[in-house]
Amino acid sequence: MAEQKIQAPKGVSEYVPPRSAAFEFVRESLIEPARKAGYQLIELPVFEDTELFTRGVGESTDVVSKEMYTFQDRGNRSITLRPEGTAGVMRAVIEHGLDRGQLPAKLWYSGQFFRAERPQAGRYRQFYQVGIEAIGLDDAAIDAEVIAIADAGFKSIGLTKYRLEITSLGDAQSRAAHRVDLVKFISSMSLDEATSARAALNPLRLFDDKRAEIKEAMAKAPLLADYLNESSRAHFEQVKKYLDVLGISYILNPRMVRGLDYYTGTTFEFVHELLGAQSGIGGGGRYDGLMAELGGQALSGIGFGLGVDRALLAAEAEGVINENSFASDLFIIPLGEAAKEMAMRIAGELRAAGKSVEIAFGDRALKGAMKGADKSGARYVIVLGDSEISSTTVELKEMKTGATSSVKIASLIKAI
RNA sequence: GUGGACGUAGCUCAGCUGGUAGAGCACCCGGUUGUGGUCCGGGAUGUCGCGGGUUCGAGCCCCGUCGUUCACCCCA
Repeated sequence: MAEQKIQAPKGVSEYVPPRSAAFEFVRESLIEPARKAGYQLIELPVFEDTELFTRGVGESTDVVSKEMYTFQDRGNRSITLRPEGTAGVMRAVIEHGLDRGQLPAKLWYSGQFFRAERPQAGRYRQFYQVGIEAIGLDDAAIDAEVIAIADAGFKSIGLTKYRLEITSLGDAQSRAAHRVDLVKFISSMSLDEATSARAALNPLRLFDDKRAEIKEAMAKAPLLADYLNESSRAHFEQVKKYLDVLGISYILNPRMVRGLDYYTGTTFEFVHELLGAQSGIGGGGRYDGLMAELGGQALSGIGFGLGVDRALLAAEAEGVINENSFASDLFIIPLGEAAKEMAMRIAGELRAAGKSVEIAFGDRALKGAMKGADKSGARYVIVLGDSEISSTTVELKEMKTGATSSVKIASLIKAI
């Protein structure tokens, strides 16, 4: 009697062949622009001291207050599965003194993150993000470069149907001034209990409400953009200028709301048009107070997190993923024991030379093995049997055209 | 956390007013000795998500549960 099947935990995203190849392509595409810009890998634990997030991300945020996977470990420490990447990076930067060298410290990461939300299209309890952080300098050019790197990643996947929204949340001073007026404005609205509770937590949230009547009411609400002090405003103007220079189009969204408390100044979001309710494929911004809050120097930083799962969904929605680009160069079909040994030797040599090579295992009949070669999508196929071994020559067949040519085994490397 | 829809072979799904399961694709074998994608023939495959209830009898009805999905909320 078979045991009960064990299923994956609720809401996790898993990638198995053939889709895993597309996932890998998307993830690598998102990372590559960061590498090219001199960002270096930082590999961090997926669990951290809970306090890192309550202090770093902010206790009032939904992410911290109701979406964290938190548990006691065997030493009674409170541990949390990371719900986002920036806080952990800052912790490691401080802990390893990366802020003591040349600034900015430029780092990239990639991995799983965890949020205990109700799953939905594009929203998972374990999901993948690629992110970068540039820490230690307040130069507006860095803001623009960070945005450009994210944009380059999406472009290299082949995405076109997305938009970049930007705004500035200003510095603490600007925000405080705006908040006073916004709270005053909101108090004049009549709101249901849940909504006013949300507004009490973070009044900016109401800018994001999807209900028509709230949208209408909020149309006249004071905008943070109008409260920026001179230095915040000047910084943001510079950022926009650099984006123009880079030819990156954006739209200003002074009503943008971000869910993490640490954002200040330049803030941005990439939104895809073909996705459902979860349409944000990436976002980020500057954070002035985070490092000091975590016990480090008072340095500013800026970074982003890009959703690999959602970028893949977006790529599939746009139909820009080409499955065949993940196939092997050569497929070898050995007939007989001697041929099998030779096939493995040849495969080893070609692989060492950078080619991707597969072998038909299991002593399949030729017809079945050819089918396997066809399914694999391999560009070329060769059949290895006694006559090929004695003549040291094989018929190299190009699967797509069916054309064959005689090639010395020793010259295969040049032929494929 | 709230609300709606769904859960039948590996995949996509059909299954009439309840009478003990089917299609297409995929997979395996073959269509005379060593070359795939088309065509033809044959074959394997399911505790109908799980548990309980109603019934002479349930894939079809009821309850629960797990999961998926869509929206809210939130965000990547």
